[in-house]
Parts: sequence; C-alpha cells; structure tokens
Amino acid sequence: MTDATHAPLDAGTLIGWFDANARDLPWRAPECDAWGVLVSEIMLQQTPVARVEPIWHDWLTRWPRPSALAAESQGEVVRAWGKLGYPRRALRLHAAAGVIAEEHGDVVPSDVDTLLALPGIGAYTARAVAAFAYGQRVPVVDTNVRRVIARAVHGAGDAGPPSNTRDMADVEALLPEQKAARYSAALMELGATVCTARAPECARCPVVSFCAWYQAGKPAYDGPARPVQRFAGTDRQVRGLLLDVLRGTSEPVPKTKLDTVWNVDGQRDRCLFSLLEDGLVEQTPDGRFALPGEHA
DNA sequence: GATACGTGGGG
DNA sequence: TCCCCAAGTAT
Repeated sequence: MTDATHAPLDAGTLIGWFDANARDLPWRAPECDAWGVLVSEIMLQQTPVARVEPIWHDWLTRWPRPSALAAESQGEVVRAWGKLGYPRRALRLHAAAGVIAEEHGDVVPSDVDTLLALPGIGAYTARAVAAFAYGQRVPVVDTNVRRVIARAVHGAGDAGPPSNTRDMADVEALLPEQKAARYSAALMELGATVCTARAPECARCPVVSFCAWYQAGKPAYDGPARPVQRFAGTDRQVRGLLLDVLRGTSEPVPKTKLDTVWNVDGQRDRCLFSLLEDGLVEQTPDGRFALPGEHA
C-alpha cells in the first residue's frame, strides 16, 4: 500500500489546492440548491462552462423549482435552451422536472438509483448530484477525472476507452472518508483547469511531484485513438439548422421555409423526420412545423 | 462496445 | 482551414 501522504492524488493536497483555486461558479454557491445543481449538470454535459453560465442564470431565474419548469411548454424550454447543443437534453430535463414535481414533492432526489431512473440522468450526473448537492460519498467520474487518474495514477498520457465499472473502482479507491464530495470537485477542477487534454500546465499542478506520468517523462498516449466526431455535412448539422429556424419564430413555419436551410433534399427530409420522432419538432394540423407543445 | 447526438472556441 | 475538444446519455 502506498503511504497516504505520498499517494499521487492525496486528498489533503487536492482539497487544499481546490480551496485556494476553485473557480467561482454559481452552481457551487452555498445558496444554490439541488435543482440548480441538477440543471447545471445537465447543461454541462458536453458543453463548456463559459457557454452554460448565462443560460443557467436565465433558467434558474425563470424556473426556480422543478414544478415551474414542468409547467412550461416543451417548445419554450427548447427555445430557452438556445444554442447549448444536444437539445434533446432540454426535453429530457423538462420531463425529469415533471417526474420530480409529481412524484418527489418538487424536491430533487438524493438517492443515486432514484436519480438514475430520471430521463437524461446517467451514471455521471446521478452521482454528481448526490455528491455536489447532497454531500454523499459516491464516486463521480467524468472525462476530467478519468484523465487525471490516467496520468497521475497510471502514468498514461490519456485515459483509455471508458469502462464504467473500472473507472468507478479507480475513483472509489482514492475517495477519502471525509469530504469525499469536495475531493471529487477538486479532481474535476484539476482536470478542467490544469491537467487539461491538450496542454496540461504541469508547472501549476499541486500534485506534479507525485504524478506517475510526469515522473515518467510525459510519454505520449499509446492507446486506441478516439473516434473522430465530424460535424460538417452531417445530420447533426442539418438538424441544428432546422431547429434554429424554429427557435427563432413563435409562429409555425411552412415546409418551404425549412427547405431553404439545406439543399440535399433526402438528407433534409430525413433530419426533419428524425426531429419529429425525437419530439423536438411538431407538425400543426394545417401541415406547418413548430417547436413542440405550443400549437396543438 | 460502437454510434448518434449540437455548437463553438482555440491551436 | 481543419482538427480537437467540452462536467454524457441512450440505444
């Protein structure tokens, strides 16, 4: 066993660093409740902090409780989601708010399994809410945590493909008995601001002298390459263009209007159909198109 | 386990 | 310009 004070990711060291260096994010404020934490976690799925912050403020002001969001139309929620990306998250958060309002007394659940049963909440988000909103000692594994552990503990340049079971066991082994949630926040913060993917600033790292990767001379990552996420020309781009039209109008639009955003007819129609299937778009009785729930 | 799913900033 | 990356989830 490694001496705790010399472990690569010592809790006292990391929490001390976090106390002094944590970013002042609104969902970390003492007055932010579990609903605010949940909204932030959903918005932060694959979307950078800088783009989330202003939208998060809008949402918490407009819908300070789950029941308030649940009472809103789906379309308005998708519109307020703006350009955060992956708008199905907005629909799922709206649905989760409905369940919380109806079945949980308008209080975000604190139990991991109950959270996991809500739409849009997976292994990461369920534990993030349990830890950051309720102070529970549960492993919180995101891409930052995986990268920090890969480097500091395993001496690899980057994390390999995710494995929920193995990744959670890795974190569980590091998690201190006390202040576990704060430790997880520190781990994530280190990965987000210092031990970054592209250009880690090892000179600023509080645990550099215990880092297996640094000690080994920062060898290049030799694992399998991540699949590249192309965007230009994909259905994702076309769906985004279609939805952007509908976000910008309160009145339903005729299909001819949507036809102007992309000139490959087959792809465009397929994307419109998939948006209808996903419930992100609805067709009005007269055949026009709109965001859902506003023009039945 | 692989794939689909938005959007925009930075190197 | 192109490519990588960003607090993932659902299928």
